[in-house]
Amino acid sequence: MDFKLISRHKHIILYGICLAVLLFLLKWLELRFIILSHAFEIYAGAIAFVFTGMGIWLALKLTTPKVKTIVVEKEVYLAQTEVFQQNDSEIARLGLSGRELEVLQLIAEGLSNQQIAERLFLSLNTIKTHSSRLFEKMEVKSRTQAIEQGKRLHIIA
Amino acid sequence: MDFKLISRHKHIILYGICLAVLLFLLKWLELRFIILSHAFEIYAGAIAFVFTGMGIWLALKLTTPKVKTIVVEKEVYLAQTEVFQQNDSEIARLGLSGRELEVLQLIAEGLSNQQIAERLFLSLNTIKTHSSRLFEKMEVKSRTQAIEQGKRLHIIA
DNA sequence: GTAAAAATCACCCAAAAGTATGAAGCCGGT
DNA sequence: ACCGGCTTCATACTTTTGGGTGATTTTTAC
Repeated sequence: MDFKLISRHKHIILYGICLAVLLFLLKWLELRFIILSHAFEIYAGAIAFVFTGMGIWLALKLTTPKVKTIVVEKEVYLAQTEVFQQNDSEIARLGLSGRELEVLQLIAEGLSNQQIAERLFLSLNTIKTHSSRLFEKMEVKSRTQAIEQGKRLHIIA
Repeated sequence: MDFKLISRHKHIILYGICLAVLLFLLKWLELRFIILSHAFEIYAGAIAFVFTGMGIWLALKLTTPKVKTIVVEKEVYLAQTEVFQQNDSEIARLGLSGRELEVLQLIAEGLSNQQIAERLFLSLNTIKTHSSRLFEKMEVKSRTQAIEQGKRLHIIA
């Protein structure tokens, strides 16, 4: 519908509105201070200033963030018999997403859904959705089973 | 990243259109009020265009690039200093009884209270009582916290 | 540009978990 | 015999969890 179209391109529309408002503002100023036509340099400077800002805004809005990978060495104590490195392949096999993994981690730390929601600045419902998908993918029925399974498959510490 | 920019060229095109509309409006206003010379509008438009580009260039060139940081934890394996035998003293300190310990064990295995009751041939209510006392003694509020605490204190595997 | 995946949030409902309180039987120690 | 701790169970109640469904938005991929 029209609403969807509007919401989808709200950035563009917003930008267009800004341009229009700016234009009329400039025109109004021009009409008001017609006497100051000799102060053309100031006017041009203002335009330059404003549009430079607009360009900056545009650039910041349109660029996608660069991905920077930081490798952090994490000290892990473990039993001599088994080595802890299985996780990545298992995570990929189960098709766990980043958020799901994050939620699993916090579940294993003993947090309730409400606490997880607060920690991640999300709504309770969102956490429920994530945990539901998590249980589906891990083929378990409860958070405690998820913990057990997660530790067994070495996808959490 | 270039790919992403190309995929969003529509924004830039729309921006161009906005500029054109802007100029058109200026022209219209000029015809309406017959105040300014053509040279000024063209000049202003050019300034706006050029400085928008400059703003983009500035933003891309001089700002610290937006960085999406992905932290990859690389495990560094260390020899385990202590062997798993701590449990007894901690159990004594917390004053956990046999049944409570048993229930904790089964909770950590991911069993529900109902399943634990069936496993131990007890009623669901009894398991609830045990788990409640367990949580009290361990100073936790949920089974997941009990698992976390239990593993941390080495009272369960 | 479109399609898929991921992430977000909402509402409803049922099951499980957890709290509070009371009570009964057992067992070891004084 | 009495006390205290352990175990067992019950009832009633509140909170949390989990399932199902649907929607929107953002991101990613092709």
